[in-house]
Amino acid sequence: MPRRADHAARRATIVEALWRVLARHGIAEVSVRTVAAEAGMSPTAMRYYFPTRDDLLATAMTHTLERGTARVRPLLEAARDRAGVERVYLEMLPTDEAQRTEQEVYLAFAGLARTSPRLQEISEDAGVRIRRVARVAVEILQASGELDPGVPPGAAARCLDSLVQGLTFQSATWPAAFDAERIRRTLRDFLDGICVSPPDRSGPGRP
Amino acid sequence: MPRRADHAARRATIVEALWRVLARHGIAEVSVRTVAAEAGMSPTAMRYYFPTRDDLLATAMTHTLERGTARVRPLLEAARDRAGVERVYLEMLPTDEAQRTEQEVYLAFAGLARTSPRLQEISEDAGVRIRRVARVAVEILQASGELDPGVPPGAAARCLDSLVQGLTFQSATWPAAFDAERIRRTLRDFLDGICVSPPDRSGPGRP
DNA sequence: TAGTTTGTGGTACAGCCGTGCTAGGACGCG
DNA sequence: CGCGTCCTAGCACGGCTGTACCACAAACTA
Repeated sequence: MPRRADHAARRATIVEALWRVLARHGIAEVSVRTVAAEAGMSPTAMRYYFPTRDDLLATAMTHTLERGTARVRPLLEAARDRAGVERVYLEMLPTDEAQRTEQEVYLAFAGLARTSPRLQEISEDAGVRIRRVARVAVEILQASGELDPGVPPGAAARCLDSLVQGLTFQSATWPAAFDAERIRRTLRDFLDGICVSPPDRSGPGRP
Repeated sequence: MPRRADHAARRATIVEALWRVLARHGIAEVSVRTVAAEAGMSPTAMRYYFPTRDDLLATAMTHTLERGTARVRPLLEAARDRAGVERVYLEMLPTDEAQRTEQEVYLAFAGLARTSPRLQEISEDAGVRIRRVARVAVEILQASGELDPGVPPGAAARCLDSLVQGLTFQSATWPAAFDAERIRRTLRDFLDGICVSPPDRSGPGRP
């Protein structure tokens, strides 16, 4: 064993092991021992990097949040129109297997948040960030002129936000009914409802 | 102790004790012993009515679902217009303390469902019922002529359903940000978006 | 080479978990 | 009265939990 281990790397592998256990067996199976076994080390070795279980969970939750932010932020900054907004939310919603896992982890943490003040705080932060995405998305639609002028922007942002959270929850709870196709469709349904019809791509628009 | 206890009543008090523990301390604190203590009896006495923990959870989940159905069904059958639909969903959403508790219980069960096949089955059933409510609600809006003709009914139902689930989840996760007022407002926002403007109650409508 | 730091494994402890077992009290029926 | 059924309480068991403690190997420092 080398004298100096790469702490960041070790912590990352442990967090990833926790993700795997969480996604596979649910939060109830996440214990110091199961995660350590998944990471291929002894519980004591793990405790060297995460002294308590709370540390482990808080760090894992923070990592999850930051990973999501890192993936979504560039898409959000690049978005200029409805298509860009759709790309943002397709990245946040469980539309492929990796996303599904990540959203399940997210929901498990959300459910766990009421347990510990630290997790509560992180969850609070996540909520603020997610709501901000919806507001910015609607601003983008406004700037591109695609938002229906009859729709109040605040209302659109609130609805979009709740709709997306609902889809995430439903996909985790009833995966058979809420597959990727249905998620994409529902998102499009909603955007259709708040956007004006596109400026005539092919063929005649409506009179 | 009387020779014959009222089984139904005993089971009901136990289920209610479980609800209280669940709402107060979260699912992690729900054990045979804590629920028995909350119900004021010994764990063994409780085990007479619910042989295993799984029985207890499955029964509690079924009771929760049926209680909700019993409360919502008459409202749904009585609903004839948008106001009626709003009443239905205000009864389903956590707009008062009792509803909040019930929705927290519901979410905890949803998260727990992946644990046991029985709970999975009950959750599946709940999902079907909830989706049915959204479909019927949109049919009512259609029948009353309030649904905007430009909005596809299927899309409206899907969005309404996901929106409501999202509000429920958000209210449980971020209670400070999603209070009853915000829930009512968001529901109204969405219905405004899919309904035609009402036939001029007071003052001039839009030109 | 000697010593200190850094990382790791094994073991142990108290506490909670679900559940099985056993004994006995309270009542209805004969 | 006495028997049998219904209900309740206590206890014990194996297993899992988080965490503390201790011994030890590897590598850098002097």
